[in-house]
Amino acid sequence: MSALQPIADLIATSGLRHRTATAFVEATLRSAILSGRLAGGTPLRQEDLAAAFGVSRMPVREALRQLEAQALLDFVPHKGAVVTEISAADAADTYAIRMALEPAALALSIPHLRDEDFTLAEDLIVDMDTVDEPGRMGELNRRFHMTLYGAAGHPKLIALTESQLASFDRYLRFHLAAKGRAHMSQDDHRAMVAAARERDVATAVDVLRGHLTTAARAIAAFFAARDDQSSGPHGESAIPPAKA
Amino acid sequence: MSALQPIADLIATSGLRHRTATAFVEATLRSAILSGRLAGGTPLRQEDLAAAFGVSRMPVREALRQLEAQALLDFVPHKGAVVTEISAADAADTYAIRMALEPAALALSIPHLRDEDFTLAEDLIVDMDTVDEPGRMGELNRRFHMTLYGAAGHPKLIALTESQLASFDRYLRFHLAAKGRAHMSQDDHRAMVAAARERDVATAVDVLRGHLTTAARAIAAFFAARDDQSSGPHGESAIPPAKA
DNA sequence: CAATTGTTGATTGGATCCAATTATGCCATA
DNA sequence: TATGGCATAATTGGATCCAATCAACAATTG
Repeated sequence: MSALQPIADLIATSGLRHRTATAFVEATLRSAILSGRLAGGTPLRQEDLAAAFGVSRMPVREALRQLEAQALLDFVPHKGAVVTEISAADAADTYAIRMALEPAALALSIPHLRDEDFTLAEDLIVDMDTVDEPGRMGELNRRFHMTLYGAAGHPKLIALTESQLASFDRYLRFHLAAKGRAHMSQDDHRAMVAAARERDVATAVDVLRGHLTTAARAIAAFFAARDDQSSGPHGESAIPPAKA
Repeated sequence: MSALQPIADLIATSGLRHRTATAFVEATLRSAILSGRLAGGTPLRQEDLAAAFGVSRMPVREALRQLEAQALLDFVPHKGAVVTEISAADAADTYAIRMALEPAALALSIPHLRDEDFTLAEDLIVDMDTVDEPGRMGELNRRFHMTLYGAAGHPKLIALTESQLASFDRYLRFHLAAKGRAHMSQDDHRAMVAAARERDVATAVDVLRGHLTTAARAIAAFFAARDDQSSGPHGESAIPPAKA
């Protein structure tokens, strides 16, 4: 089975078509990387991707360039575009960024949030309670957070925050695995919405910081367990499978 | 004179050549945009760029794609890749991001800074006092700040911070114009290094926050003046020229 | 048997060519 | 004269082709 079999599946299942082939390739590859279907270290060869997508190497190259600019790929000469590895240090890095950006976005946004934003956020909490699938969970979690940040009125800050949150998807399944998939800090989510409703910026930011810290600890614990086990027979066995 | 005459000049003057044509085109274009030689709204046509660089459209396209992913360009069908506009709102946005990222990076970095880092930072302050040219000033300012942040040990956070600082170059000449080019808050720079030497994180972060706020105010004032004047005969006249 | 070197194959970077879409400007007409 | 339609030209997205570079492997020799 080829390393990009997950890609072939994605292409087959996704009914989505984009205006340009480049956009389609880029969106599909990014989804595959962020969801963990393409593991870190996987080399992606242009010819194979072109064949899988049914296009020429040209749109593939442009898509790979954009993903490289997003730090999801490294171009290695004569090896291919290698999916960037994730690691405990990398997770800590991502969390440092989120810890810097998200409280700022939340504080700027809270004064401008409307009733419909709160109800949407609460609906998303309910959705997260019912849905169990990791891929969908990442999207719901992202939408929940972005709903609370979205009124900040700083589009670049929001876009940057969202892109970081999207890259967090690569770690979310580790988080869920570590927490036994038992509801990912939904109490924090509810407390954030409640504080935001009261326009209590300080409390909301405190809850958010604690929320992020909890997630960081869970992921660090998972990586510690995996790294221990990787001294054993098979290091990869600790990675939770990424189901479609 | 073509709109991309500045590019031709850049190519002629820069003795730099990169390993690949794509990297050369990308670096040159990014430099031209960030330094303000290519104004916001300028459409870049692939064919013209290819001719100017003496390459085919292919490396130009890949370079444009990467710059698009860095939010420096917008692809408009049948118009070309247009340089993203800058505005007062955009400047405020950039500052919100810097205000979130840089204090975090500084706080993480200070405990690990070494003597050589401090002396390098102090040398850069001296350089900034002597050099007057805007383009070089942006680079020196960026290196000064990154020297203080660089020991944070979070490569992604540092890379993100540096990219934001680089995009700040587009506004730096506004800042310098507003402050009468009289030393850009060099007192703040000195105070930051002094506090960092003392491992006084709180003071260093406070100084940095004030430093950023001062710069934000200067740029906001400049944009306010420009927008007033733009009701008059020529709105662009308030933009300080970007000398080579 | 190990180390080294030459050869071959794979892979990417770049150029040229083709197709599709749309902006633009001219001309006819009301 | 203003307006609407149509033809042309310009521009981008995509495909195919060529060249250069490097890695892997095998053969050869000390």
